[in-house]
Amino acid sequence: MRHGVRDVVREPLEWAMARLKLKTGSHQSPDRIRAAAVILFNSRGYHGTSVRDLAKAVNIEPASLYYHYPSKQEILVDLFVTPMEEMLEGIDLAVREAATARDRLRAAVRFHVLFHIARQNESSITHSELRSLTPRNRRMIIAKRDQYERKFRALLEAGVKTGDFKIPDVKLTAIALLMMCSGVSDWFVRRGRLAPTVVADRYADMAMLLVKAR
Amino acid sequence: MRHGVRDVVREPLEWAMARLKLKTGSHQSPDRIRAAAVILFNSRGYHGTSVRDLAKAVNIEPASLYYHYPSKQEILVDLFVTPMEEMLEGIDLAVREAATARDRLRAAVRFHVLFHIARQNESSITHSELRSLTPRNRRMIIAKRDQYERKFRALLEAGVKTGDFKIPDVKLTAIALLMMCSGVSDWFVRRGRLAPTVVADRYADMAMLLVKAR
DNA sequence: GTCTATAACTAGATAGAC
DNA sequence: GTCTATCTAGTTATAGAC
Repeated sequence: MRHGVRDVVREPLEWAMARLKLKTGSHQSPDRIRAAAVILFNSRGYHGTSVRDLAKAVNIEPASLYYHYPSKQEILVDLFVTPMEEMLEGIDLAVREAATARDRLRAAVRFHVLFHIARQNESSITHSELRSLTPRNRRMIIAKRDQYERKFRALLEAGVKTGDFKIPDVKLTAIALLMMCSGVSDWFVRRGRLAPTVVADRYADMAMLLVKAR
Repeated sequence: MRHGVRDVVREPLEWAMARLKLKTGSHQSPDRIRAAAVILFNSRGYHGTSVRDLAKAVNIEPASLYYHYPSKQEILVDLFVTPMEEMLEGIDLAVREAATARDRLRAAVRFHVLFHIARQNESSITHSELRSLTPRNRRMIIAKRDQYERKFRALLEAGVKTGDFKIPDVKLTAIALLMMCSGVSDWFVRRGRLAPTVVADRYADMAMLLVKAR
């Protein structure tokens, strides 16, 4: 029943809508808590959201939350782990359908942007609430994030090696590119001027410019 | 005595160091409170930092803070207002020394990057703690941020008009460019591999690629 | 300008009934 | 699986002495 990253690669719009339906349609308590946490942590922050706020949003008493989660921190960790693993899985899936360095980078950028639109709130939390994780949890998540960054950097290096890209400093270009793309979760507005796929394509174009793709 | 934005444009390294000296050298309570707030709000967040934490960092009792600020919120607002106005003033200063559309954009990007390095902690807060401002304060800050974005967009539009740049969607490229550049406050590490001026120059190069400068 | 003392309230979390 | 009731500690902020 649960939609995976596979669908982000193929049909992001349908997938996003299906997910929205899934979200509102789900009546399982853990899912409802998670959905409320995504919204509340994103708009008020982790420390700005009380367990009472969270419980109210799910229409249960605060004590009932502790049947599903041992602590508030574990809810936050949950919000980090799932998206991070979906991204790690998703970028590989997105890339392996493409043959050339150019097409592989385009696919990776498209995936990254579409993911940050489809999981907009989760992505924002991933950026702003790293500091609210306990040191142990933070290390675990940062390790996954670094792993993802290395995958991106490898795509750039491959293109440089084949002569497809001209990049003076791969590490710097990689981080600049990722920051540029991740930014969509900050500014993108649904039902705004641009559809998700259009944004993704334009970002892929901009990525090609950044790496001086021939 | 207080260093202004004028210096960011010219000698960012010297300026940043002078500012650091100024910071640690200042014994005025409001300045020390502000300096502590910048560090604490940045590492734990606004809601994650208590007035007690803040007082402890300044070595005074919590009650003494309220002699200098009427509330915790006013400390946060203070941290937003000064950098925002320095940026608005700074980008104009940076740009007006340059003649061509290319050079003007290069100067703007250089300034933006150097500012986000020199005022790294303040910049991070500006990005992550907008939601912790009261609605009224948030509107005020967002208005300034939009004003800054329009200045950047105008630089791109000017270049398109003169034929210096080729940009399919100025609004999108502007936001992508700003997100890319603002990201430095997230990842930049002092005494790391790259000096601030080197990073600024490379980002200016990347900006030139993004706008397809001829 | 900083202190002690404290008011008024909210935080995360638990015990145990149903 | 959700409830009521509650514990302990922490929160922002104020009053008034020095």
